[in-house]
Amino acid sequence: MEEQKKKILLVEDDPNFGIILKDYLMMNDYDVVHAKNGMEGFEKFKKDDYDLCILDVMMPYKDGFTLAKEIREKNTDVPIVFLTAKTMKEDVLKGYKVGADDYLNKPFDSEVLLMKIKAIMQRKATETISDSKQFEFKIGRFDLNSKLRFLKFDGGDPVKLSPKENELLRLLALHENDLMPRELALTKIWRDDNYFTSRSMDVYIAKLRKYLKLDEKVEILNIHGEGFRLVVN
Amino acid sequence: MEEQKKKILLVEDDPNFGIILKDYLMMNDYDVVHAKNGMEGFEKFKKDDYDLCILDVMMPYKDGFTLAKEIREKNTDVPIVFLTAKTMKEDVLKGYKVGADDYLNKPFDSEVLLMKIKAIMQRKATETISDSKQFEFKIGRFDLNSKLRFLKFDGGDPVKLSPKENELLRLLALHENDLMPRELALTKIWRDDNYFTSRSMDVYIAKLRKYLKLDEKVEILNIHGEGFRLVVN
DNA sequence: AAGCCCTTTTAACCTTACATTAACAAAAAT
DNA sequence: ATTTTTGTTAATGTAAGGTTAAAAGGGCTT
Repeated sequence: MEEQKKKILLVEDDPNFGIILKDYLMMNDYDVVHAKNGMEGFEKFKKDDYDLCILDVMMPYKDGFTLAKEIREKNTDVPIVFLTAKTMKEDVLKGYKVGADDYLNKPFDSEVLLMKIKAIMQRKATETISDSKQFEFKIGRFDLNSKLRFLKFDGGDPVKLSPKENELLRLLALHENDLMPRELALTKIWRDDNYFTSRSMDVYIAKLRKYLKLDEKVEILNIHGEGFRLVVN
Repeated sequence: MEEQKKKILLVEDDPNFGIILKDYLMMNDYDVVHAKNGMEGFEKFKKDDYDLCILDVMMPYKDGFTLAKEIREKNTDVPIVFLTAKTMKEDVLKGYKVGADDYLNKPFDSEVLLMKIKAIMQRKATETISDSKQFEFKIGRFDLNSKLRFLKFDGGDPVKLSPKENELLRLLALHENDLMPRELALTKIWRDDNYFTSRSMDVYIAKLRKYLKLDEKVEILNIHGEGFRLVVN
């Protein structure tokens, strides 16, 4: 069994601090890629798979939140930790809204950071036992590739899916023939559960149904008040 | 619609602060049980299932860490958040070691706490893909799936059941051939026992009888003044 | 900055699903 | 006999979901 080092994307514009942090993490057995601003961070993120992203909030060109949002569009699961300059409540709240897993106030203690990282990785480890490579699905005569965000019918031309369409169909596929609770999709994809996000989700269900009706054996059923069910007859 | 509130165990020895925090959380739609020390906290924990534990670190009799360890022995999954008096690095590290999900330094901002709770619950949401076997019943020639809320006759087309129909039939099935007391259904399903809910229940019994008459071996009998009995001959 | 494309949200309107209540009939208990 | 409980059907009001279209937002190009 080959032990794979965990890969961390560190986006931090202060060069001194960035290097120090990077070295410290590498000394502790992480594989660290350091980007010096939001732009570069996103480029690097697209090129590889990371187990964790550590983002500075204050950065030129593209701040940490904007970057986080972009990262979230491509990947709803990767843990994100923010580094905020001080205890700025605004920042913290904003961070959680874009789906942060945690945040740290600068200056912070490096051991604390390490523990946080460990805790987060551990959390992921328990979750990610089964769904590690769950990006490709066969749904009746369709093939869904949720990494590349397309849907093919009978091996024909792929139709591109928007991020939300993709995530929603992926969640449904993960629960094929079973209940996919409304609340699950709303918390996982929309990160909020209110009247409007709920209506938004219904709109997406309608869109997916449109795509899926090419195969009349495939349908999305509603379970009133509970959620939806993707069935393949 | 019947909404299931998330249940929080709050263990905090400062009575004023505890009450205030409890009220604040309840205002935000959580179901909160407040324990005043570690001992009491553990007692309450054993008696019920919680979605989250919020533990003060400094407490008489039994501190938060000891309590957390005990809780972890019984339940490896429930998220734990610590409240630490100040930025005590020792505490934070120790907290993560016993498997905390997060910590908050007192005094903390209540909105921040709320966001943390939300984030933690979101994380949990994915894991909770519960197993189905306890939701399936065989009733004569019928199959009841009370998770997906349908009833099949001889493996034919499933008939959809409404939430109340479903819950009622499930309760009857749990007591198959035995008395299912009126009061039980009223308190469990209707959460209230009065003339009108009682009449409402009778209406649902009539609906269920209609579904079930496809199999003349299955019937719902009334036990006057007591309740109903689902019998399979 | 203006315009365009893509995605997402919001709004509107309509349909379906559900639970409750009323009304009256039938059984059972007193 | 009459009061209470149960059986059943139908009517009503409300909430949830289906669908389409318009508005809003963001990035990118010119």
